Amino acid sequence: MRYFVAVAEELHFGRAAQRLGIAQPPLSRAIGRLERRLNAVLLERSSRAVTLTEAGAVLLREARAALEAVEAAERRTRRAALAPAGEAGVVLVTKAGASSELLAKLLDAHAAEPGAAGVDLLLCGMGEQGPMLRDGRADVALLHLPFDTTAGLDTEELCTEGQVAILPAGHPLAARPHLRTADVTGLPDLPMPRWPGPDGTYPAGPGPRARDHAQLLQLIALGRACWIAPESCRTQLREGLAAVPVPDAPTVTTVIAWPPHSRSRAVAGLVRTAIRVSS
Amino acid sequence: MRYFVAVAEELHFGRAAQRLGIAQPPLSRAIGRLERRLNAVLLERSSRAVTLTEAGAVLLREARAALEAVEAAERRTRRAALAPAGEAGVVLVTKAGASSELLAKLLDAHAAEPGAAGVDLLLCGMGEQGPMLRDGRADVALLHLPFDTTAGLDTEELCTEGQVAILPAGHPLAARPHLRTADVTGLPDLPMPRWPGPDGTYPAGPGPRARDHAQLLQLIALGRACWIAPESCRTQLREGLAAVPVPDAPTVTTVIAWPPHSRSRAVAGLVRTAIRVSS
DNA sequence: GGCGGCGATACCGCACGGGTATCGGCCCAG
DNA sequence: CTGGGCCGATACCCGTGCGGTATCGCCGCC
Repeated sequence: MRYFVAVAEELHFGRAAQRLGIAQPPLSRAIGRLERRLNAVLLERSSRAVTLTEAGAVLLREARAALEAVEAAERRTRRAALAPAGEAGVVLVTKAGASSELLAKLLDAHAAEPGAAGVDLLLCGMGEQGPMLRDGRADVALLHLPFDTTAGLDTEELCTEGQVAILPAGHPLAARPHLRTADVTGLPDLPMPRWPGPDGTYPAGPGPRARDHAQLLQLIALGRACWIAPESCRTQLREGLAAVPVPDAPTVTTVIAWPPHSRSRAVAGLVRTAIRVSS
Repeated sequence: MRYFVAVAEELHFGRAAQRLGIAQPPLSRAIGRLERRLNAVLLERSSRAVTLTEAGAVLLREARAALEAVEAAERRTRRAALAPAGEAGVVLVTKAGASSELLAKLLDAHAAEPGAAGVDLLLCGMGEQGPMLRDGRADVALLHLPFDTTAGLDTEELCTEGQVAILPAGHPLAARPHLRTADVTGLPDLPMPRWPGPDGTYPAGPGPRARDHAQLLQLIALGRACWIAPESCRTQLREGLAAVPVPDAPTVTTVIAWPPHSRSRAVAGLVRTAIRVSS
């Protein structure tokens, strides 16, 4: 199955074999065997190009999920085995620089809990929490709707907040009591920065490139960009930055999420604490 | 991994090997290899009994999910390959005897859709829809909250209804305009029937045993039991049965659900139709 | 028409998975 | 206290399957 995913992604047996660290002929045979076992034609080989069939597209989707599941099984088991005594640590993942206030309260409250498991904090880039939960690198996550997707996860809502525009302190708009989304999205002098996608490339368009929160704030302070962010980030603003409410921007809901089948005591306890501190 | 799940369930290498159709020594070695690969002790063998370690319990949970995922991948691919031309059929699963009115409307409306995929209907027992979706036997399901669990599934709400008590037509309570839950749960002459659990055994207690909807209605008509069910089942009541509203029973919400990663065009179309016919 | 790229096929060797026989520890019965 | 039986681990053997190299066949292109 790993083999099939590699071929389906590369659409090229030679490159896929190289990526897998094996030679091309065994790979051809492995795919052939898989096709016979499923009696399905997965790939259309026309001696010049390889294309996915309908069944192949189905298997690609399903196989990715399946591979993630076995990776998750291995990783979680390894982590559980490392735990010296009693309860194993839980890995909590969240976007770097988001919900820091809530996070601090949660960690404090959880540490004060009597029989609480240890919590390893893991910070990641935007939108990576889902995969992290699915492949076992993390056990529980803080997500922010509507930016993150909760598909396939169990969730509990924690809190909802409005958004603010982050502007250079001296900018004319920074003096306004509030702004509309349209006021800040189309500014020629302060474009919205571009973020790298999951594949590491930047979308085309104007705007400086940033790859984390710190760079973003730096760009704004330098007067090269502006941004719209949840209110709670106000506590992290440094000098030279101003925040102005944007009432018509979508509200942001912070949720705590976990893979549905991994309802361990440790995760359940952390979720309960999160609900308590946020209500 | 299949091997480990078998041993973890049997807690006995010999029986597990028998179940797997292999001899016991290869099984011992396979588990040993797995433990070395994960460097984790999964099972505590005390020469008289086998018990799961903490890490073993984690792996049991995760491995079940992973095995379901690969089964799902194989099944869905096989089904996609069988499809003669164009779009493959979608398998819709629901509890036998539930939501039949909505179901009929949905199937009719979907069939009338221009480019709609074929829909195979699959009826199952209570609470089996989740596993059916997870292991690929079905693609989309109608569930009934709060009885079914939607953990790990994407859902859309379709409709909500109250519940009614189903009683023998001649029973004194059948003449009342409405009842409270307490009125029907503790009746010595009309106990609630018992359902087999997922393992096929019946819980202890009074009440006749039933294994499907038809048997249940038969038991009620015979004056041996009563039941509380969603209102929509009124249309299916045969002679000798009476339905009385139970306003204080929890309302039942019918939802359409699908595995989050299998957002194929066919499933999406069916979901859209379902939302349309139910609103 | 020849060359080059790419997937399939042929053939080979090794290593891993599975089988049988046997050992070693433990509980229990006599 | 000792022997037998249960059960998992170990030893050893064999066959299949997977991976490697060499080569073929097909097609597009210069």
